[in-house]
Amino acid sequence: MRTLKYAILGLVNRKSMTGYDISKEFGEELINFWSAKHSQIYPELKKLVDEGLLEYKIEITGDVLEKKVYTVTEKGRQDFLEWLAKDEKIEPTPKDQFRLRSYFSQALEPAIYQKLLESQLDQRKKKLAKLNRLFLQYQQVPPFGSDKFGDYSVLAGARIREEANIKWLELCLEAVRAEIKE
Amino acid sequence: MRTLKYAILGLVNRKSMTGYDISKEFGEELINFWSAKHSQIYPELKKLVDEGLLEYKIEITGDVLEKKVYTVTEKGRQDFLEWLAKDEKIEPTPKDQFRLRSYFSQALEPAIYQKLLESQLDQRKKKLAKLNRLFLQYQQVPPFGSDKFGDYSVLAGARIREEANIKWLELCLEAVRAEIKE
DNA sequence: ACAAAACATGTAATTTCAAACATGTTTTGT
DNA sequence: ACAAAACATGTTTGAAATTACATGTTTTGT
Repeated sequence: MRTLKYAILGLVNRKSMTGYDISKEFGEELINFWSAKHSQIYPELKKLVDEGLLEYKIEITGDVLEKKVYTVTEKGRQDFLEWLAKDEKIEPTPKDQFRLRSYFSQALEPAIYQKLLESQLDQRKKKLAKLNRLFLQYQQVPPFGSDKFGDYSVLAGARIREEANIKWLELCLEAVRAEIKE
Repeated sequence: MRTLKYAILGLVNRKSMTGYDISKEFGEELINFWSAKHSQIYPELKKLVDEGLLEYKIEITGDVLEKKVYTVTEKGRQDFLEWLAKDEKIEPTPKDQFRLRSYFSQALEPAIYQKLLESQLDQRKKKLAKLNRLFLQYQQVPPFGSDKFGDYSVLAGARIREEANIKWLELCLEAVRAEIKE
């Protein structure tokens, strides 16, 4: 489906950027729903240029360091917009290694499974706290159409998702603790 | 990390099965947190036999149809149990194509984005209804240690996750509807 | 008797992705 | 003056995963 293609096109459509910039973006808000290493990004950029969806011009930083600053072509913008408006079927449930462990947990000592759950819960709570800190910057919902709406929306989604993870872990913990007490 | 290896080992540890059976399992409860196509399963089974973690005996169905019924070896069981008890870091957030679209949604007509959201919401609600129907069979939480606890736990988790997806979509919809009304 | 669905097992080609390899420049802090 | 961190761009290797290719048997429903 070449989703990375559209992620890149979407980013460059908002603002001209280098491969390095794109790589950094994948480490920030985008981490909540997409990511790619630079070893995947650079070849994809080359491909997009070959396909006429992106162009670049070289800028010099300092004395000699070359930066390739990418811009979308009209063709690229059209391709992106077409993808963006597509009404797709919901994706299959994402894989989750800890849930796989949970599925097999009856093969484990309850006390061990409890430890695993507590460790997960601790990490999830820290992650949620981080998301909550980021969320503070929004006093209210930014209007749709402002460049902040997307950021807000996916951040709100990440919080809700993390809250659900925590809710589930707490439900499991309760069941295991009830078992141990008996 | 070879998670498929442990998914297969875990399944076969519970009960001897064929590659075809494993394939079917990935289409049922397991779909909520893991899956694999038969083209990935058969080579993995071969590898696990080579590594001495699984054994099989051939059974004949009808006149000539050969079935390979797999069983875990003691070594395989140990390997699985070791993996199962491992306390791991939470995984990076799963990729989500619709959230990527949402992130770029300001490039879209509000009415179009609204349609996309409504479509997602509709599909998510249907999925939740299905999970709820499955959930009915549990009058109460099965005791940990019973073979039903794992099933219950991941099903409960899938419901909670789906509820969160819906909550997020409704939040987005509300914001977009507010925009359109103005 | 026949067809369709389900059972059953594999391989080949391609895509996606992460980790490691590879090389250098520029800025910032001390 | 020096070192570390950040900037900047690539390639190579291999694992994980999907799609398509490939072939056949058995059961079920009509």
